Amino acid sequence: MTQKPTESELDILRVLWEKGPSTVRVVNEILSQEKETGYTTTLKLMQIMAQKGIVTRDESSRTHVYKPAIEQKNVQHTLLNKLVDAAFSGSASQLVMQALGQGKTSKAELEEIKKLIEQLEEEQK
Amino acid sequence: MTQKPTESELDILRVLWEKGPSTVRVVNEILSQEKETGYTTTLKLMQIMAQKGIVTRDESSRTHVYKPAIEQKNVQHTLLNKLVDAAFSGSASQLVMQALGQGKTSKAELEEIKKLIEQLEEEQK
DNA sequence: ACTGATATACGAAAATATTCGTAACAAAAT
DNA sequence: ATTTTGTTACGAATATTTTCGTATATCAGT
Repeated sequence: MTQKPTESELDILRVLWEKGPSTVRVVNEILSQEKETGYTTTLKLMQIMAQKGIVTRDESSRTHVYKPAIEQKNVQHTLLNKLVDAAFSGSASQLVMQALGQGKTSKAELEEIKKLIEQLEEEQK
Repeated sequence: MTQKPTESELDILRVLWEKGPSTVRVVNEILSQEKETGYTTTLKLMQIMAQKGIVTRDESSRTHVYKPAIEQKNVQHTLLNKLVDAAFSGSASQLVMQALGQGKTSKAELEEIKKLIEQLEEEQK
């Protein structure tokens, strides 16, 4: 079972997923660009996450290096289901249509999604 | 601007959206089926929501009747964008593919989505 | 060896969200 | 009339999440 990270924890995970194993300093510098956040705040959060098992850390050098201990796919899966239930009354297709309707999806992406749908329809036969 | 309801607030909104204007008692009875929740807890939450302007209430009779003051579509929109940014690094198509990949979408729904995509592709020409 | 820069550890404050007990009151039942 | 039931109001206790100050340690440069 994948437990649900808090909002701040998710911010940190996002950086770790994208940049790979990183120090507190690096994570904090990236997050600082989006929102005001003190160094020790980020540090504390990452320590808590390590304790919870959401991340692991390499303590061999003085500056510890953190990496995610849960997969992005799993967290996406968990949060997606939660959102579908919480805001879309359980209807994934409603969510999908909302997401597509925002016009932020490129033609290439639309094509890709269409292919996926056709593939799914094949399987369901 | 649509502010973000908390998790418990969303539970209540979901009931109000589905059932229409309702009393605290009715909302609490429905929520009780999903999770343990005391009457005064639900009451207090709904009072807070009224104060925040998330719901309005009709106080003409002794038992107040609450109704949503924000639209489901708006909240869906807000939360969806937040999730896309927070967990999918901004890629809506990634989220869509995840959602579809869970196999919980019926053939009819898939067809409907495909139609939407084709329509969007037309517009983008 | 000393100094300055940079780390971690950690407790505790602050902010936010949730739960619940109790009082006060109105309506309905006896 | 009295009692029981159902309702709102509201303060306060809990729980959870986030922020930050301060102590301490380590390393690099001088």
